[in-house]
Amino acid sequence: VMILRSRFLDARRKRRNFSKQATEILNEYFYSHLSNPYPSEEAKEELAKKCSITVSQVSNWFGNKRIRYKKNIGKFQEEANLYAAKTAVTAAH
Amino acid sequence: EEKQQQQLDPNNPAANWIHARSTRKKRCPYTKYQTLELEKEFLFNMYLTRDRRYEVARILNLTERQVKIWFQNRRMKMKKMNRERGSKDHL
DNA sequence: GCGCGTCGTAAATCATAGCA
DNA sequence: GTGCTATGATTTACGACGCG
Repeated sequence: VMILRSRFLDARRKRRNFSKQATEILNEYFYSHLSNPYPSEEAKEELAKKCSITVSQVSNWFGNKRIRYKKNIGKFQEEANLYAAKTAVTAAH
Repeated sequence: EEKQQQQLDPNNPAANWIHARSTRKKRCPYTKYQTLELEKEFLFNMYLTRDRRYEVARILNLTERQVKIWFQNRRMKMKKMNRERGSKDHL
């Protein structure tokens, strides 16, 4: 019980980076909706579920991603190509 | 306004989700004192009367508009906190 | 219409995780 | 450890739209 309690308190106080899989899912959505990277409330809920994070965290992630992408498109070019290729492969099925 | 002509991708994907009003005031973080006083006032009442708003703005050297918006944002913050408190009772 | 309400967001900034 | 940057969260400031 004490362990669970302390773990819970630590989790609230200390941020952790999202898992690789979660980041993967979020990036896939972002780059496959690059012309309009604004997920609806329903889409956010689905992403949140798939990533095991909250809807607020999904909103934060997209807010950060949009502004940081916009601020330096060049820096994200490689990443963009990577996910573009990935979704192209997925679409071929 | 000039910065965003960094050659958009051939397919022009990320074209038009760029708002950025040129007239928007740059965000300026409030002092500890200002925030503390605003929080105290919020504790007293979540909604401001016009007179209170005028007084708070005068005392903290903020515009009435800034105070109004601070309260709006603060209410949204509280709502968000409650929302996340509600769904997290599994201990 | 006005004026203040919420909602979603941009942009700057904060805090610190994580890594060379 | 130290420094530094990437990343998640929070803080100002609005636009869009609703209501009385």
